[in-house]
Amino acid sequence: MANGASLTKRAQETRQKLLESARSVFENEGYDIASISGIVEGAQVSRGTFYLYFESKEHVFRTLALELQADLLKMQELSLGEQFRPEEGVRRTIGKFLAFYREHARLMAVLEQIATYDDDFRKLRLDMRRAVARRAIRFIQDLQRRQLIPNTVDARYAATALTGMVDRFAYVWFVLGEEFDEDKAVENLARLWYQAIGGQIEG
Amino acid sequence: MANGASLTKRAQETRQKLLESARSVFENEGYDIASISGIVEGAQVSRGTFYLYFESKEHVFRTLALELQADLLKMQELSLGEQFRPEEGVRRTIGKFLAFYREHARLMAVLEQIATYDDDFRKLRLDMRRAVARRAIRFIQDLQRRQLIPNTVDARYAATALTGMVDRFAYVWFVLGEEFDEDKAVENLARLWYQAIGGQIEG
Amino acid sequence: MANGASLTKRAQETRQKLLESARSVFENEGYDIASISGIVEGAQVSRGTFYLYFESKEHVFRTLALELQADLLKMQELSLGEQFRPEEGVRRTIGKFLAFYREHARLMAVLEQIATYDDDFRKLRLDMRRAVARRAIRFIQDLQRRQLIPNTVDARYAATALTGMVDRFAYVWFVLGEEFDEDKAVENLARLWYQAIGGQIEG
Amino acid sequence: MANGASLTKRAQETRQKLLESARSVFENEGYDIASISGIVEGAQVSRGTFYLYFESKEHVFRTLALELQADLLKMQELSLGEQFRPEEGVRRTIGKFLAFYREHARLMAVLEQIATYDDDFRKLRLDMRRAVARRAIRFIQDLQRRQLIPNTVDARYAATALTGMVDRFAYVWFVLGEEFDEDKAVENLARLWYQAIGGQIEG
DNA sequence: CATGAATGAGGATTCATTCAT
DNA sequence: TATGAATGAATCCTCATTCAT
Repeated sequence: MANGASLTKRAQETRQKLLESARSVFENEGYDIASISGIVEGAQVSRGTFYLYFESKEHVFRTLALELQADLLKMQELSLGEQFRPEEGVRRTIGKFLAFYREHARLMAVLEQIATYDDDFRKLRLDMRRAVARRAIRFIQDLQRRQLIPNTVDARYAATALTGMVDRFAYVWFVLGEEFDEDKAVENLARLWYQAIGGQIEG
Repeated sequence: MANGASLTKRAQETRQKLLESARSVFENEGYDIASISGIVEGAQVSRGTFYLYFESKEHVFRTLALELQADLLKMQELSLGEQFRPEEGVRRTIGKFLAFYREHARLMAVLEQIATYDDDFRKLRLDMRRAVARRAIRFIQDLQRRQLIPNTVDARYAATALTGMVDRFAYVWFVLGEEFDEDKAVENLARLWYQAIGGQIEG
Repeated sequence: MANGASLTKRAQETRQKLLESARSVFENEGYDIASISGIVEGAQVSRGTFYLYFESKEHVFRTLALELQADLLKMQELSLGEQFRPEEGVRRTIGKFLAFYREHARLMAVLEQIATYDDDFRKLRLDMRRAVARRAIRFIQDLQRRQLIPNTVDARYAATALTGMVDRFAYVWFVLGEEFDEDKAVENLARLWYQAIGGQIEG
Repeated sequence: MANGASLTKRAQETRQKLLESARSVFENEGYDIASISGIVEGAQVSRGTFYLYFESKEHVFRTLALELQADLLKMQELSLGEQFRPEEGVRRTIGKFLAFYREHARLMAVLEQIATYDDDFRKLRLDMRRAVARRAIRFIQDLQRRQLIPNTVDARYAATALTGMVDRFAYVWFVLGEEFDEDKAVENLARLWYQAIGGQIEG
């Protein structure tokens, strides 16, 4: 049940093939319907090999979910220390999020599905949500402190609502399949976001 | 496989018990894990009785989902013809939605889960989303036409984003279990909603 | 569980409808696949009514099988006492048998099917076969005694083989669906039958 | 769902055990009553193992039926090219058929049973019947052409009737359980067969 | 490292039969 | 005399997991 490190190169490759196949299977079939059969078929290895690297279906999914979480956090780090006008900061952040969601929306949907009845995954999902919300809360509080926006909205409620707005939009777009234009989406979401908390945008 | 009508009273009651039990099971376990066993246990009837009323797990879920859709549409009708200041209209609509979601959020989550891989249910989910979005689009366009708000946001994008904002908030609240205060939630969401599209609220 | 007699007229009719429906269902689906559902549907009565007249699926089939046996015996009686040249007697008997089989071949096939694993029905089937064979045996022995044919074949073996020949031909014709001409069939079977036991037919 | 080839030796053995058990179960219980449970019990393997080799009860039966057909055809080949007096040829062929039927009569009966309501198997049964009949037709036509027998019977009718006579005799003997002596059976059937089509046998 | 045969628990579904009305 | 709701045993089938090679 070796994790990423301490494996020969060949083993690493097999593990990787399994992860990729698993991801594709989970994304297309959902967690419960996904079968080990489908995963090993996609990876072109035998049933037994799967259990050499992962102890169960849950384990392989957890691995993917933790990678996802790590990616999300890494993505958030990237904007650290950059200085823009607030509305520009919102725009850039939303652009980054949409890019992230475009790639990961289906897997997030699967995570959500499991979070419905599995407490461990519900906690993981909440952690991810909070990591995103925390930043938004700080951002809003900062603007309010600097009086760039009035403090008529509660930062926590607003952050929850507005980060939700973006990830919901991404879901409708990337998973449910409604069609939207990329630039227009960023433009509109950024304006909505910033105006919602009381920010003024000329034009 | 009798539907609602043309059943004796006793049969009606049994069917109802099954529907209620099914709903509770789906909400707690999700669609795939839910079993007929669990449903009939909850309804205190025998395995075979289930098949007297529903031909499969999918069928009983579809019945619930269609009821849900009907409820949603009925709820939307209720506000017809009432006249308020726009921000008051937004507040009331959001209040109604949160009430609806409080009751139905878990079942909606299950529907979402199935919509991931089942096309029929994906269409149903999209239909419901569009019914809600359509109203929001008309509302926004109306305000823009009356110049109560600038027309700086695209009505369709804004409607998708903002209805998503509300249902996502409800999801985080009622399904993931974050804690919020009812009045504050309505107040904040309404303000965010209306300000987002460029509306002005004093105070 | 009333049998034919001692029933009111209405009850008689219901019983008859059930028997006819049962026969049709058994003939089309075979014994094991046939369901009480199918039978009561065909008879346009409720499930419960079936058990008013028959105690089980086996019972209703046994009723049909006994009717069949009675018909067979009755049919055999008909030729009693008539006097023909032997080859003419064979021809007439075969004609009668084919007529009988045309009507009953499918039900006989079902009986055969059950006879494979149910001892009671195997005995019934054997009884019917023997009733037919017994007559053939006597017929052959009589011809041999009267020296109209040589006694080079064993009457019991020949009777078994030749009655089997006719009922098999009927099966291939009426159940498997091979096409044959009625007159030609009687003509050929009669000639084969009579020549097989050593009889001479001019022409 | 591997077929015969491309399996390890162990797998081959398991598959064989399953086929043998299936055959025994089908012969004793008939197709519809036979259960996968019974088959795996007989083969001493677990339920799941069955589905490693066959996808359903129908599939395993079809496999047996096709083997049966192959055996029948192979058996027919064997007499190719041998030269006997016609009545001797008939005797030998009947001997071979009875040997074949002795081994396979019960399975043929099961096939017949399914052929009643399943079209695929009806076709298979017809194919087998025709393969046998075709040979008999050619045999009879050949004798008629060579004027060893008169052409007073139609070859197709006679072939159908006489091959049916033999397989029906075998059925009564081996399945219904009437008792006959082997030599006497061959002797009588051969004589009946040959005399039926107008052949002369001295003695 | 990798294989794939074997397992068996668990779930869906059918259907003959009972029984209260 | 007829109904049809309810039952539950029996069956098929799937699939995560184990283990000998």
